[in-house]
Amino acid sequence: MSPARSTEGAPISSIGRGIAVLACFTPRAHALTLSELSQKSKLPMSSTHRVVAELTTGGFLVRGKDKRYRIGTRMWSIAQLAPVSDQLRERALPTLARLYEETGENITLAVLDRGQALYVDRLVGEKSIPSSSRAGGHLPLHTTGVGKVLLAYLDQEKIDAYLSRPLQRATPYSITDPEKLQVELTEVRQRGYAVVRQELTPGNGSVAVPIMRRGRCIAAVGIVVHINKLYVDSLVETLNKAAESIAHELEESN
Amino acid sequence: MSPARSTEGAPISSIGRGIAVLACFTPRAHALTLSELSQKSKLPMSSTHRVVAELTTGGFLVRGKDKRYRIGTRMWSIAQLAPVSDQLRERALPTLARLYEETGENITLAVLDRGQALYVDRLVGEKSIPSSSRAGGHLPLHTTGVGKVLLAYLDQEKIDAYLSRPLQRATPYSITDPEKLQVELTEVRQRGYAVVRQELTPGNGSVAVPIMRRGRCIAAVGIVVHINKLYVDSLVETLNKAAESIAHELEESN
DNA sequence: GAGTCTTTTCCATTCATCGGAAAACAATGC
DNA sequence: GCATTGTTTTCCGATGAATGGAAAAGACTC
Repeated sequence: MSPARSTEGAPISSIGRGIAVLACFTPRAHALTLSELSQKSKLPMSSTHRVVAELTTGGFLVRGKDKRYRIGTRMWSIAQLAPVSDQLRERALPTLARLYEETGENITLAVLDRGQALYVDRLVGEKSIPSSSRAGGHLPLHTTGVGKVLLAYLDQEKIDAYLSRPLQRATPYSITDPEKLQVELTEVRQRGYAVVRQELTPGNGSVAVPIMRRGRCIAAVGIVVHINKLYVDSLVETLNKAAESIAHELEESN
Repeated sequence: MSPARSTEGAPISSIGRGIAVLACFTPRAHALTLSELSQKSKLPMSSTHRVVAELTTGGFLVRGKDKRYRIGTRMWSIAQLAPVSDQLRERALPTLARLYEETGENITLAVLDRGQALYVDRLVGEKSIPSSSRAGGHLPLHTTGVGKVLLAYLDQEKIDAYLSRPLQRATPYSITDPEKLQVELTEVRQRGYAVVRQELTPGNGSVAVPIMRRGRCIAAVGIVVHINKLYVDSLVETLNKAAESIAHELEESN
C-alpha cells in the first residue's frame, strides 16, 4: 500500500502537488530550500525533489547560487496576463503614479479576492511611511481603507457573511464588533469613502474610495499616511479624481 | 500502447503538461476556451480538460462567464514573489513614477531574460505614444533601447553568441548586420546609453541607460518618445538620475 | 574527521493518468 | 421548432508515469 497518497484526505493530483509546492512561497519566504519546500508542502522529500525538478525545467522555479528556489520569470511572465494585472493594474498605473507624485504618500490599489483585499499595486517611496501592504498580497477587509470600501459595496448578504465570521484584531483600534462595523460600512457607502485610524498598523491612517464601473465597485484606491497627516476631506477629493480617471481609463478599451 | 504519450519527443510529465497549458496564454490570447487550449497545447481534448480542471481547482486558472479560461489571481499572487517583481519592480516603481510625471512619456524597465528584454514594468499614459512593450512581455535586444543596453553590458562571448544568430528585422531601420550592431554596442558601453530610432516601431524613438550594481548591469531603464521629440542629451541626463536612484534603492535593503 | 543535515539517486509497486469514444450541452441557422 | 455543427463533459479499461522508502552522495559544522 502506498500510505502517503491515501492516508488522509483526498488524493492529490500531480498538478495539485505542483501548486502546493508553489504555494509554499510567501512574502516572508520568497526563497526556499528543498527541505523547506518538503516540510511546508508536507510532501515526502523524494516527491518534492521530483516536483521541484519539473517546475524548474518548466521555468516556474529557478535555483539560485545559494541553492534556494525562487519563483521563475517564466511563471511571473505568464501571470502578468491575469486580468487584475493586464486589465486593471497596467491601466491604472499612470494615474497611481500621478497620485503618488502629488502626495508623496503610500498609494494602494486593491480588489476583492477570496474574502480579502488583494493589493493589485502599491507605490511606496522613502518619504511615505512603512505599510504592511505589498503588491500581490492579501490583507483583511475590516482593517484597511481599501478593504472597507470593497466590503461596503458588496451585497448585504455577503457583508453579513463576512461579519458572521470572527473579525481579527490587529491593533487596539481594530473594529471587531460586527454591529459597529456594519454601521460604519453603511456610512462608507453613503459618504463614498472609508477612513481607517490605526486599525491595522499603529501610527498609520488611511482613506480609500471606490472605483465604480457600471454601478458596481470593482476596485478601490487608497492612500496611507501618518495618522497626524490624515486630512480626510482633501485626500478624498484627490482620490476621487484619481478613481474617476481610472474608471475612465478602464472604460476606454473595454 | 498509449500512442500520444510516446509517439514523439520526450514523454511529458503531468506538471509539464500543466505548464504547457498555462504557456498557451499570450498577450493577444489572454482568455482562451478549452478547445483553444487543447489546440495550442497540442494535448488531447480529454487530457486538456482534466489538466485545466486541476489548474482551476488550484486557482491558477479561472473560468469566466464567457466560458473562457484566464490566469487566476492565485497564480498572479504567488508570481509576485519572483525576484524581478519583489526585489526590482516594487523598489523601482516610485522612481519610475517620478520619471513618468516629469516627462509624461512612456517609461520602461527591463532585465535580460532568455536572450530577450523582459519588461519588468512600463508606464504609459494617454499623452505618450503607443508602444509594443508590456509588463511581463519580451522584446528583442537589438531593436529596443533597454535591449541594446542589456546586450552591450554582457560579456563579449555572450554578445558574440547573440550576434551569431540571425537578427530579426522589425522595420527598415532595424540594424540586422552583426558588425554594425557590434560597433554600436561598443559605443553604448562607452557613452553609457543606447539610442533607438524607429528600429522597432515606425515613428518611435527611444533612449535607455543601465542600472548598475556592483559593476554589473542588472537592468535598464528606458524612455520611448515620438521620433521628433528624441532630445537625446536631455533624456539621458534625466534617465541617469533615475537609474542612480533605483540603484540606490536596491542597495538599501539587501 | 566524525557527526549532522541536506540533496540526490535508485527501484519495485501501484494507482492516478492516459486518451479514444460516446454522451451531453451549447450555439447557430433554417 | 428541429436539424447542424461545434464545444464540453463523462466514461472506462490499459498502462506506465508517479510514488515514496531507503540508501547513497554531498555539504556544512564543530
